[in-house]
Formats: sequence, structure tokens, C-alpha cells
Amino acid sequence: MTENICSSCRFISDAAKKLDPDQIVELDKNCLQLSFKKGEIIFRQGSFSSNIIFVKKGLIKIHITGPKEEQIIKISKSPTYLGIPTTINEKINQYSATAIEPTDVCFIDLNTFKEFVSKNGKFAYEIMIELCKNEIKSFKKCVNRTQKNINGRVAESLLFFYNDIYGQKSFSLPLTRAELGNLTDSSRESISRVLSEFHKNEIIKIENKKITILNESLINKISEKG
DNA sequence: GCATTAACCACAG
DNA sequence: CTGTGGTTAATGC
Repeated sequence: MTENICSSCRFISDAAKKLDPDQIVELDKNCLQLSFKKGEIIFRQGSFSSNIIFVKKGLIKIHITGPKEEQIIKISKSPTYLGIPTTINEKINQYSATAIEPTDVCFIDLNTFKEFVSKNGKFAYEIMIELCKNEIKSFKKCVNRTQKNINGRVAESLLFFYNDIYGQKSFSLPLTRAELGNLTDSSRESISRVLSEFHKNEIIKIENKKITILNESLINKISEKG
């Protein structure tokens, strides 16, 4: 299983590429790879954690317990680090992560990770870049979900799956309607309505979970203007 | 006021 | 789990 040795891993992160050979050996000794099926929880809000999580393959949702109900914060695709904000300065996970497609995850010992950050500036810089990108994305998401109407938010999320996750116009939605409603700050019923309206207007095609984007320019327009 | 929007409820596949 | 229809509260013109 050469794939499970960090030095020859083809999913190695941009940050880990900056590690010295001896640090790679160190990483290898202090990380563990596990596989998760769709629906399996990777780590849970409120539970103890002493690991940084790197998703080498798959798709996950980040969710957090709100005052009223569980809220999906975002969908993240590999390759990505997951548990940096939740672990680096906290003993307890501040949010949960659940696989929504078959997913391979590396659990990296927190102290090992911290040592890399403090001793290897290039590694730390790559980590910073990822964190900054994520923060900007979350700012944009915050603004969009407040200012866009339902049609715009649903269009945006479909475009997200198309452009950022699958890279093709036809894909199988990894979420239920209720989850998509939760993600886009709307209701299950509204998602139903909007999707069937898009379908009727031949903007997309729906066959159960399978979505095909038919009119890309129009759905872009809807995403922008609502 | 009247129209629009979107959530909530209920019920049927 | 999903789609639809009726109802309702909030907001805009």
C-alpha cells in the first residue's frame, strides 16, 4: 500500500509538499488514514480532538448545532484540511464533519502539525493561504445568503456543485432536499418548488437526485440577480 | 390596500 | 424522502 505512505502519496497537500524529507517521515509516523462511508461522521462537535484532519479523497459537510437546529455550514471537497480551526486552539471540536460521499481522511497528530508550523515557514505559509481562502469564501457566502433571494441562492448552490465540486453539468446531488434547504437557508419545500420551476423552464433537468444544467448562462444570471 | 415572497402545515405518493 | 396545495406573516409599492 504505497498510497498510504506520506512520501509517495499522490494526494499530498500543497503544504506537505514543503516539508523536509525528515519531516515527511515524521508525518508518516504520526498520521493515520481511515475511510468513511456516505453518512458517517468524521468528527463531532463537542468531542475531544487532538488531531488535524486532512481529507485526501471525497466530499464532506461541515455542520454545527445552532440555537434551533443543526445547520450545514458548507460542503468541502478533497483535498482540504478540515480540522484546523476546530482543533488548533481548542481541545474540543467546535463543529462536526460528516462524509457525504465515500471519503478517505488522514488524522494528523496535532503536536506534530504544530511543530511543522513553528519550524517550517513554507509549510505554515501554505496553511495560511488555505485558511485565508476559506475565510474569504465564508465572507462571500455570508453576504450572498443574506442578500440573494431563494432562486438566486439555489442557483448559486447548483453552480457550486457544477463548478467547484463535480466540474460537469450533470451530477448526482449528494444532499437531500432538506439538507439543500438547510445549506441555502431556506426550507425543504422551497427547494422543491424552485427546482421544479427551474426544470419547467428548462434551466436544469431533474431526475430524482440527478441534476443536469441545461441553460448555463441563465442560471448564472439567476444566481447573480435572483 | 394589494401583491409578492417564502415559511409552515398537511397530506399523498 | 419528495412534491404540491393551502394558509399565513412579513415586507414592498
